[in-house]
Amino acid sequence: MSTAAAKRQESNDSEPLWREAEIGAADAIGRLMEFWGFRRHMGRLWTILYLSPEPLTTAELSETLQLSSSAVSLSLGDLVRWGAVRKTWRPGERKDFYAAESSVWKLLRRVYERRELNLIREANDALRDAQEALESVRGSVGAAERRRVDFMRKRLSRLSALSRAGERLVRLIVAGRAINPSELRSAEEDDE
Amino acid sequence: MSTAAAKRQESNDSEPLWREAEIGAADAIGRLMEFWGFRRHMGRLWTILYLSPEPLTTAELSETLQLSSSAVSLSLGDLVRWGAVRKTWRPGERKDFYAAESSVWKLLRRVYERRELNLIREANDALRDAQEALESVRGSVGAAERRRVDFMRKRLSRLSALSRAGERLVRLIVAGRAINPSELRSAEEDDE
DNA sequence: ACGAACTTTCAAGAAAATTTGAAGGAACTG
DNA sequence: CAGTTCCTTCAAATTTTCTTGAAAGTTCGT
Repeated sequence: MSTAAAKRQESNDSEPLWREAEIGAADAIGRLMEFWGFRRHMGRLWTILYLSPEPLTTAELSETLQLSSSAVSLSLGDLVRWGAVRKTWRPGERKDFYAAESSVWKLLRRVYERRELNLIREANDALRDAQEALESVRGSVGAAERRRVDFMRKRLSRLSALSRAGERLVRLIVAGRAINPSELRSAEEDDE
Repeated sequence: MSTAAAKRQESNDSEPLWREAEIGAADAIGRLMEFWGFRRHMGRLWTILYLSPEPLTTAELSETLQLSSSAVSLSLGDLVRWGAVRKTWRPGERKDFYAAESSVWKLLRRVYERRELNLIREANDALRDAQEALESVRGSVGAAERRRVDFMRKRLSRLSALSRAGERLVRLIVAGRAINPSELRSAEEDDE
């Protein structure tokens, strides 16, 4: 009977008792972030830092999560670029120390602003292009085809409306305002 | 008689003028869905169907998007499972026909309900486990370690509160109710 | 029940992403 | 300024995910 915990206990006395819980939490957040389109380790690293009262070094991080120092460096770099982690400095110390940005709300906002908003805008642009292409084609097809084109135009404009409504929603979220998803719903409640 | 290339070339003459616009839109939506964690082709297929006044066959789909029939079958299967596409049937025809679910709002709701909600619940559970593990460890460590453990407990409970607030938010979205993201913000505005 | 027309599944191959060790750089110390 | 220590970058290697063609499975008409 040697559970993972017991084994670790035996083989390494210096492992704190709470390490397992820490890793568990880090992994939960890591999975969330992975699902959200980030590298898995970003969430794990951030959580370790968030749960630590003191800033940590890359060595401590790679020790805790069993990662190579390059993996740590890479993901930490991303986290710093996203503003999720700050590089801090300690008098007398040579290494860099890292601390988690502890306002999750700020983080969420920043990501929505930089990433999701951009994504939606790109989709909006592509949809608009498609619509314009249809307009310019409309004149040069026969009557049968024109019916087809008009159907597409109607559907495309619904998609566009929806997508623009989505953009407004995200903007409101970023601004911290209350939002009403029924705006999305009503964006497509014209005809059928 | 015709290689794949030659066949494509040939049929290019009969390619409708609006095909390009259609593909462009399909790709835009495909990218959105890919980012949202689905297979890229699911979005593309759905869009082609959504833009078509008539249900289409797998053959037409694979022709339009230049996909193998197995790729089409696979992604269509997913779409049907998610309720984004319906298999329809036509008297006298042997093939299956597919039509897009045209209420995007319904689709969004279904996905949030089935997928996002589940994901958050899993994270919630993992966080709770970690908290409980900490509680049970708290008694068996020295005073110095206890300070450390208590810090982690505080932070973990903040994460938990946040995550539960997220769950409520998603529930409200699914229910089509207005939501206020400031609930998220306030979930972490206790101390620091 | 058999054969034709489609669809789905599966295993192998291709493509994409993550991970890592090693080399290069930067910053500090003696 | 030579030697350390630490951080970052990069290309090769590994793992994971996607794609495909072929085979198995369904359904329907005769």
